[in-house]
Formats: sequence, structure tokens, C-alpha cells
Amino acid sequence: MFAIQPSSAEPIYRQIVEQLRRLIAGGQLASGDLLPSVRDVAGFHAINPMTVSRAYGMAETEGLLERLRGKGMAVAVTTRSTATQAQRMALLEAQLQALARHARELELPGDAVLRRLGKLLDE
Amino acid sequence: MFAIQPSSAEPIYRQIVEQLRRLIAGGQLASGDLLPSVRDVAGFHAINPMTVSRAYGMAETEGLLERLRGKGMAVAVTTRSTATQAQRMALLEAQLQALARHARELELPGDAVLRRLGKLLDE
DNA sequence: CCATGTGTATTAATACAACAATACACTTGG
DNA sequence: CCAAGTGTATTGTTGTATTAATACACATGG
Repeated sequence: MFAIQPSSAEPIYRQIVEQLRRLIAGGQLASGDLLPSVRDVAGFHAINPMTVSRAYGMAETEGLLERLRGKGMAVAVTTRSTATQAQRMALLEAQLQALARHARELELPGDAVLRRLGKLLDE
Repeated sequence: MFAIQPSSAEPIYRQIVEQLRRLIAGGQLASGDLLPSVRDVAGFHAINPMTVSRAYGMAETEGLLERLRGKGMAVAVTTRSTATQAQRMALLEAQLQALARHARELELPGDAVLRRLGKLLDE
């Protein structure tokens, strides 16, 4: 049902869109899968339905979702289902670069950063 | 002279404040160091001087900088100059957690992520 | 058929970020 | 002393982003 933090600085609709991008690229959401309705998501997180709709709409424009009139939104049927690892890696690239830059500004040793991230990835 | 991207979604004044936090914690900016004037920074990046002033002002409120009347802003003289590695690491924690979550949503193998980050950290 | 479920167009409220143009208080250095 | 350099307070404007409230069009399924 999406991991949403309404308090975050990142806009809710963008949290949803980006999460959709990753879940679809990673295969956890497969072609044809039906998404929870805007009202369900909105009710669950106590946010406005239009905010969810906006996210769904942008994902549709992007080709991630398709609208099944009367039924809801479903993951679009793309040519290849799951993106290659390189393609998925590319979605993380900007974040990785920012992290590296910040670590350098903090003068942190690379190993320490890698160790910590390794631990977080294992959980 | 700060790494600023006026096009970024992140507000300019916050880019500056956060960069100051890291550069000071890491010791690249030491107690007493004089910062470039608001007019210089603004001129260089073609942004409004008041935007820089706002960032400096927030950094002062935070205790990072102190105002030397007539001279400019300088890195505040704190008890201990450079933060411990654990303290600096804490400034990266949230970003690391977000990265780990995204990697999991992308179903990316941990080693691949760690390898790529390692390479970026070496440059 | 029609109640119930979809998504969404429209409008509005609110907040925020950045810019612009001044004017001011202060210190330094010739 | 005073020109030139600091940062800043103030006021106003502009553009944009985000969320909300409401009403609507449409398809489904008993």
C-alpha cells in the first residue's frame, strides 16, 4: 500500500510516482497487476484522493500504468517486464552520486560508509 | 564557492546551509575561516544576494557561523573543531536508509550497489 | 437498470521560494 | 575622515507547488 510519509519534505504525489517506478522496474509489481484504488490509498494514509490520482496520472503519462475504465489502474503491459539490472541501477545513480559527494564533504572514509550501507542493505 | 544547482528541486538556501553543515563537520572549513561574501557568492552563481544571506543567517542561528561586523561571516569557534566520525556518519544516516530502501524496491543485489558506490567514492 | 465502484476535471486555498530594489548599521583601510 | 567593503531588514512582486473540496463522467455487476 505504498510507504508514504506525509510529513516528509518530498511531495506525497512524487513519493508515490517514484515508488511505482522502482517497484515496477524491480518486478514487485508485474504487468497487469491492479493497483489499490485512489480512495483506498487516500483513506489508508489520510490524504486527499486527488493527490493519489495525480500520482497515478503522472505514472500513466510516463507509460508505467494504464487506465482500465471502470476497474482502476493497472501496471502497463510493457514489452519486457522487468528492467535489466543496469537499467535499474541507473535509477539509483543520482542518489549514489549525491551520497558520494556528501561523504566527501564530510571527509568520511569510504570504507565506513560502505560498511554502514552494507549493514542497512542486509536488513 | 559552494556547489549550487539553481535548477534543483532543493531550495538554494537549503543547499547552502546543508553544505556548510557538512564542510564544517568534516573540517574543510575550520573555526575562524572567513566565508565568501554574500555578494560574491550571489554574483558567481547569478542568484539573489538575499538568498545567500538567508542561508548564512540560518547557519548562524544554528551556531555554525558567526557574524564579524564589517568583515563578514566566519566559521564559529566551537569547543571541538571537527566532529567525531560517528557524528559525521549520523549526518548521512537518513540518506543511507533511503538509499537502502530504494535498492530493495528495485530488487537490486546489495553487492552491485556497494560496488558502484565504492567506485564513486574513489573519484 | 442503477447503486457502487472507478478515475479526474475544475477551482480554490495556502504556502513557499526566489527575486528586486532600497536603505541601513557596521568595520576596515587608505 | 570617508570610500568601500561587510551583512541585513523591509517591502513588494512573481511564479510555482502542493493539497484540498467538490462535482462529474464512466464502467461494472447484481
